[in-house]
Amino acid sequence: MATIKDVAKLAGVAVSTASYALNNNGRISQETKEKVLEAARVLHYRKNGMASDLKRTRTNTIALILSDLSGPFYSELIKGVQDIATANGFDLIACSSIGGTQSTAVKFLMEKRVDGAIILANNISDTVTLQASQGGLPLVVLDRKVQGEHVYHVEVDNEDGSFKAVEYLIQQGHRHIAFIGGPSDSYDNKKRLKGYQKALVKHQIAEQSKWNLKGDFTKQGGYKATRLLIAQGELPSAIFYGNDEMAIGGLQAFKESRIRVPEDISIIGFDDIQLSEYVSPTLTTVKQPKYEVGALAVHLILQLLEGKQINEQYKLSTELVIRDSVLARKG
Amino acid sequence: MATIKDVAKLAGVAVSTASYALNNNGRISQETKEKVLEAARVLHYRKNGMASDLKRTRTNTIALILSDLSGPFYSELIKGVQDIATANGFDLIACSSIGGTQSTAVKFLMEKRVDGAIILANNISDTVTLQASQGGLPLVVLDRKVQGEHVYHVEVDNEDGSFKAVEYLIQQGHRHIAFIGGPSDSYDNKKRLKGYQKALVKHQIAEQSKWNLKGDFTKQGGYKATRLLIAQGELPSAIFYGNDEMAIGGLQAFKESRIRVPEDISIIGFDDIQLSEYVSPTLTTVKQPKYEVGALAVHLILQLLEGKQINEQYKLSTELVIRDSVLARKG
DNA sequence: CTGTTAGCGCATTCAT
DNA sequence: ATGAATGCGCTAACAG
Repeated sequence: MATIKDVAKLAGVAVSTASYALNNNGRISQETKEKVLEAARVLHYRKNGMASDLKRTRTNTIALILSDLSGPFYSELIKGVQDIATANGFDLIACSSIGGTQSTAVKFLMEKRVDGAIILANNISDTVTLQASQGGLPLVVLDRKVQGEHVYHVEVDNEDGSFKAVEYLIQQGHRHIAFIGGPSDSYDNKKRLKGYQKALVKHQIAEQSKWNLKGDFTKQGGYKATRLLIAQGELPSAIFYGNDEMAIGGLQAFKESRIRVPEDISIIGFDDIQLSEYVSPTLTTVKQPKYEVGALAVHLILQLLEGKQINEQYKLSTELVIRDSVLARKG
Repeated sequence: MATIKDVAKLAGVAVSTASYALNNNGRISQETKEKVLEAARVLHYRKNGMASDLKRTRTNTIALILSDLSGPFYSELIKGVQDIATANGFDLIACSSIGGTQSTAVKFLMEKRVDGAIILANNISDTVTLQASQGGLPLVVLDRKVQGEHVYHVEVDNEDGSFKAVEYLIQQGHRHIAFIGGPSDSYDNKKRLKGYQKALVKHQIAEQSKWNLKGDFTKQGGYKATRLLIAQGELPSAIFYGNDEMAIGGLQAFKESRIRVPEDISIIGFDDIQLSEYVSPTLTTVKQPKYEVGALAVHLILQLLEGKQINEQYKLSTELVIRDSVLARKG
């Protein structure tokens, strides 16, 4: 492979001259520049990006770390990240964290291959996160709270969101409301559970443990938990699912058991993923400002890169999206 | 930021010794090794990945280039790519091609930042693709045919797939079949159109230009084209959409016009995206072996990296998935 | 305007 | 077992 040296040699100039010509920098005569460019063309010269990054000690790249590249991650969020990053002349790469310590994600977090990173991956341990940030990498975590200095967070007000959802159910006349949550160690899930409980307490409804089931934030998990609920015999009049995926799994379970939604039971989700307006009935849910979360996350990283001081935590609010899966309960 | 030099200094050894100790290489005494590791810990040392890549002239990373990171791209395909890449000790990063020549994608294609790349992005020009491959980068293109040496292709048998779809419609008694296609410069679209035409010819059905509309492979585009078709007054008895997204947009248009699918009109899509089994009615479509495409693409790159000779083109077959959006036409 | 030179951080060869 | 020296490919001061 041709290097800048080869180009310089063929053009009959010094390496630095070639570099200047190639980068449109410095005060290079039109003539020499063309000679260099021509030589580069002939040799199929391509610059080695890593060498130049190394020299400049800057990559101009931000990594978005996701638990699974192929997962149904929030496309709106990515859009937010991407828009702001490119608008500021930064590149964005996405990488996955599957594979634990061997994962691509860890490689990028630990080896100074990027100028900053946004983490939305529960399987990246707090330890790794902390180490990376101690290494001086500007870091914004989106899906939980990591204790430690120089770790920044953008989160959605999960507690308030689920509070609003459950209170809405109550206002529609529901008193028997189940909660099908995600993994109990999930930060988001804890907050959502708390909001659920708060709403019950406020309206003096006793929480019933038989109506507190656990899923894993997947369709499959929602399906299973819902089957379990049905098998228990006594159905609540409404269910608040920890996220939309699980609610959609639940929809499936009800369909199989010929229980009609929302006529027989009302359900509500969380997230407002794209699918929720396509399922039948369309899903009432709590919408997260995903684009804004992504946009803010990059913005913070850019601030950090400029050496500015920022808060350690930012919280964005949610919005109830009313569709067809909740029915007012008469009487 | 601490470099290996600092570590060596603190540990009181030479840089090379530190390097060996850190990489578990060479014959380093247990004692020195521990000294080095300890120093690294104290200094929060992180190796600079780019420097080491530069030295080794190898990145062990493959790029997956997508037209839009936030788009509803094929998660199965990514899974295939990811599985095979990680299984072979390669890292995978995804980057977007929006932004034309300034895009992150082009940066990765042109600057030797990765060992190989898989392109699934119509907005990466053939010129760029060719330049990159001339630069010596192993490249597999998935969504079209690029003329030139050393460019490899994995494609799905679009023509056969759409032929099967349309023939199925004909077997169900449909004679008036419209085609709502994608952008006319899309390679996939051309092939799908050809399959449609072949099926008509085989069954001696005349192609009607009024029933050949153009969308852009988006929901929006399918919606608009369908509205146009409806506005024309005379409906066909079935529609073959160039992809599922457009078919789903069409579903929306029919719903608004109170035209029932499949009672009044049958529709069929292409791709078998996740959404298609959730829309109502569920969508009959042509399934692409997406996982296999992704897996094969990486596999080819690995072969290339090992200096093996491979074919320039691979074609995988499709499968008709029958759901509820097509009704047999009586009489 | 152009050439010389000195690293960026690391892996590695060759001495010791 | 360890150290000194070299260079991966490039950029950027500095000199001319």
